[in-house]
Amino acid sequence: MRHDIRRKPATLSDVAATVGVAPMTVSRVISGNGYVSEETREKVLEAVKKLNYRRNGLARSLKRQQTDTVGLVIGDISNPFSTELANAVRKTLSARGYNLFICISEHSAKEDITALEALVDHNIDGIVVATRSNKEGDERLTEIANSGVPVVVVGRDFRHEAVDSISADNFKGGFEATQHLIDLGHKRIGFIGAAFEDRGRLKRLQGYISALGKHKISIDERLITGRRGSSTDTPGYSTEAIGYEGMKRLLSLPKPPTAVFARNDFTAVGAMSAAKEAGLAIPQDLAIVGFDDTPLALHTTPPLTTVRQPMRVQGQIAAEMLLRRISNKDESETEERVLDCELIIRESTVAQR
Amino acid sequence: MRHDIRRKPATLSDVAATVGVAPMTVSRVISGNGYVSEETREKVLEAVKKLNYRRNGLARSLKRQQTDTVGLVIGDISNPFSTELANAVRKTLSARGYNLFICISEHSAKEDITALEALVDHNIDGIVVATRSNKEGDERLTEIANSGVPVVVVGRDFRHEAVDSISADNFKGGFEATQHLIDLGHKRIGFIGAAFEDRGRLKRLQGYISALGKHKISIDERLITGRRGSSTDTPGYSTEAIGYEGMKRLLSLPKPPTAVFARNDFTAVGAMSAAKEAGLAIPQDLAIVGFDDTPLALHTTPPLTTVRQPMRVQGQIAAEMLLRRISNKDESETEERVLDCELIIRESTVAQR
DNA sequence: CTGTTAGCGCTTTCAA
DNA sequence: TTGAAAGCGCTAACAG
Repeated sequence: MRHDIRRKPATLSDVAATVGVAPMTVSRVISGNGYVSEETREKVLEAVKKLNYRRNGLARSLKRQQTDTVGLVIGDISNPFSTELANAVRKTLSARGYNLFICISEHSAKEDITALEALVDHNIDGIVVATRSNKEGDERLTEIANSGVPVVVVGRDFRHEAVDSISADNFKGGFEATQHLIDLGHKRIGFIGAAFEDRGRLKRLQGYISALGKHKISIDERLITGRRGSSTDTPGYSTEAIGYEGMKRLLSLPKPPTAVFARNDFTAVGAMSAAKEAGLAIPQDLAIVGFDDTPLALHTTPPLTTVRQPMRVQGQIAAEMLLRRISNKDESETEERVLDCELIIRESTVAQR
Repeated sequence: MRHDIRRKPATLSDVAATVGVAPMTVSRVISGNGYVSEETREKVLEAVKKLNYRRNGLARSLKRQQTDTVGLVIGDISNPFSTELANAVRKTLSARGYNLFICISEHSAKEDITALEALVDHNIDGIVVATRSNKEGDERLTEIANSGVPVVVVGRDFRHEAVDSISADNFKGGFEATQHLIDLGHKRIGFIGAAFEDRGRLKRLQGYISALGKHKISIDERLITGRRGSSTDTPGYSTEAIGYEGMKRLLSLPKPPTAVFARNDFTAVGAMSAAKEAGLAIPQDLAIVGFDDTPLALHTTPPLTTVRQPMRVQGQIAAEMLLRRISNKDESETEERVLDCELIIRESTVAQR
């Protein structure tokens, strides 16, 4: 088949010329719109096969002013949240005849913008944005939304009159995780995965702080610990390594915590590893709660108490919101949905001795 | 800015008309090709800003016959292999001015094909394919390669005279993992993550079988265990759940293994969990080796002995191969590269008692 | 049922 | 340094 290579692909007109009909007739056969006699249809299809014709999507999209394609911008695809989200978005879109192109923007505003531009340049019909907020990226996103491109954001702050949003109630999730530890009798509860300064943008941390406050437990900033140093070249979410180091730091305090709420399950795993290394038994000496309920959480030793967020549902809703915006661009009211999380109690937490 | 919404975007001609020059002049300013006097350039840029002009990438691509975009088709983005791969591919491409669109095809030939079609329809300049092989998908891929689209495959079998390939030496990796267990004195060594019938396509399993063979240890098919039932709706790679169930099955044998080689780290984690549940100590009662060296492997209890494959390097090489094909489409010889894996010995393996 | 016309928005090519 | 013409490959709209 090598002879196929490099020959310029056949066009609609080539097919039309071969059959002896107008390009429009071929177009009708290919796209299935409009009437064509069975006889010509067959001749056309024959020529299509013979010439190895494939319709040029670019030209088609240019003419139709739509691409039947949606873009998804995510931060770390290694984050299980992103994975499930992407799959759910894809499935929902696919059922409606849309394709999904995913762009990853690891952790910089610059990459966010590059991804958005790439998508817009390809005239995709809409964008789902699931990266973390950042000033420049959000500015560009605002421009894009202003220009009439349908946009939906997932799991992040962003306000725009034409942009819908869907997220899990991370605040409440964080609150309940902490509440659970308090209920078990813990008073010194650490938070691993972010610094106290991050409380402005990190709902899970806010929930933690709020729960402590409600029970009149004073906030000890030394108990809140996250990544050290620059964030360059590390994933945007909190990792095993961060959990490990954070736990070590907490254990070196004069009065270490008896329980820890980790920002996510990875971080929790790292924290467990550090605790065991220090000779602590989980949950007897140290209780740990994670967040996300990744598949892993069931198989840690001991199985991890964690907060499950409905990732699949978020993806599905995001896709549905976007499709709605795509079909009636003007009319819809801005919609903002927040889904409940669920505390999954396993064996990594137990009453304070 | 609401007034921006829905107004049809400005075109090159709109800008030209505003300034009072030819569209071509505006084009020159925008793309930076050709000479334009400083004076007109400024006037043009002013109008561009005023009209909020953005060049239409579709039209541009249609005319230029190139999109500066590459597609990546991967199976499960939750697989850490895919993640690192995608990031490496993206970085390498981005440095050369290319965008990356990722399509996921969870685990069916149909989705593979859909993804490939979507990419081809958008006239991307090349494709990196990292899904598992399957008959229909490969047929479509062959057609695509035949039609002159540059293609590179990663970590999978696929032969085509114009398609380069890059992968890790999974056979050797599997061999060395098993060899390591044999060296430690183990004779009954299980394999979790695939069935004996999969040996045709699964290099890691082949390595296992070959290592046993070399040491005259007979193959006991009951010691090789993988997913049960249909593969629908489960990830394409082997999971914690599969490891867990596989281990349980092995432990219920009349004569259970003293060591286990798991197809990947997730599977290993599940296996560890089942073993502990059965009251076995790792590594004293049961030695375990994983594969991939995910971040997790460092934080299991005990830390996991595993085989590291150079994921980042594979991505980088794949991108470079593709870029080369894109620039000199005809001339290049087919290239097939295989990279070595590295056995990382941690604490989940120890000499047979 | 089929064809013609007229672009989609841009850039290549040639001319001024 | 700028412009005019032509057309990338397709389809909406209308005509027959």
